[in-house]
Amino acid sequence: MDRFVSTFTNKLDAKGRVSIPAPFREVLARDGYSGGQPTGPAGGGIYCYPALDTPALDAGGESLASKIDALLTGLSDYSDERDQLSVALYGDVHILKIDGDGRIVLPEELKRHAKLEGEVTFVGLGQKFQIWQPQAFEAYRADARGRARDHRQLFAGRRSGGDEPSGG
Amino acid sequence: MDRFVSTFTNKLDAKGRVSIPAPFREVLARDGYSGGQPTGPAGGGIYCYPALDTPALDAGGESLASKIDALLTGLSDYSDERDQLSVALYGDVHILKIDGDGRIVLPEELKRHAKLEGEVTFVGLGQKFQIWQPQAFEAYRADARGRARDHRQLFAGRRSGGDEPSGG
DNA sequence: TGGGCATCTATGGGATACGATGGGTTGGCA
DNA sequence: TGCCAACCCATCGTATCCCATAGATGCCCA
Repeated sequence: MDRFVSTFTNKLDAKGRVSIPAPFREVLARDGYSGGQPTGPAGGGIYCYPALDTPALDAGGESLASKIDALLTGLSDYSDERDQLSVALYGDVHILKIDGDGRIVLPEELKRHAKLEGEVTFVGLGQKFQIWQPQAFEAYRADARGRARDHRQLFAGRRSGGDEPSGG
Repeated sequence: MDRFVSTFTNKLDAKGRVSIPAPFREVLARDGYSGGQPTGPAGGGIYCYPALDTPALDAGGESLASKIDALLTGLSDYSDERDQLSVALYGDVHILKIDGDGRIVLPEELKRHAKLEGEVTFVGLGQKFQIWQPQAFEAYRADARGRARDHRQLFAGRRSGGDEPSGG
């Protein structure tokens, strides 16, 4: 299974376009973002929506959409809870088409949520990726590293041995 | 199972390239770093990221990637906690492609973290290996030896006797 | 048992394809 | 008819690939 990994910072041009990092495009292609052809539900394009907890955008291909579906099917039909969640999860989703040069255009609403302008940072999270305003991302990342350290300690405590991935 | 062992010091050339020690390449090949073919998640290449606690880089093949996945499984999808950990674990990872001559190019971000320039030292750690600035590694090694000695004393206390593996 | 040869690894450099960017142009829709 | 989105090009810096060299190692044969 392919994963989105690494971080890349690209420029947002005057038209609001930004290149998706080539490695991410590669993963999307395999995942079936259906780049152009109406292969998947999206009919071509990537799924992108404001992250619920952070000033960032979540994005991914078909598998991301499937995950959202799976999350909803876990809830009973006709429940108000489900409807609310559906609105929250689907209501803000934008399907961004990838042009011939591997770029997308970020809608005003999405740019506003993440306060994007000038440059944007793409960060891989494995199954999906996020889009951040560079400085905001640095702060978030610093915090995330700290938590990862704590998390690792926890694991170290209940593992037999061996070295941890992020160990040092 | 193959392991990364020994230390090697190679030169970083003007283009930022450095040869991976042949023995390590051998281990990576068996581990399935998928050198070139889009066989694994990496689509070819090794996983490399800044060590959290030391000025060094951790690197390895597919098995290292699996370990990262293992850390994330168990966390519910779409939780902010998972996203944060993903950023720390995947966001810092770089997939370094091994060229036809067995070399990799170290990105600026990674070189900065480990203060690499001129020469770099590869250290085998069993399932993964690290990349250090030579002097920094010497200092670290000296310290590690001291600790190993202490550790050995502990072991000696509860062993029948005999000679210790790491003597010297 | 010593010399010579075939390999392999580590490096340096040149040539090239690809990714990221900036702009112009066309077609559609309001 | 004015604005925006999709498309097409051209440019440029850099990552990749290929080739050549040098030193070290191990092997074969005289």
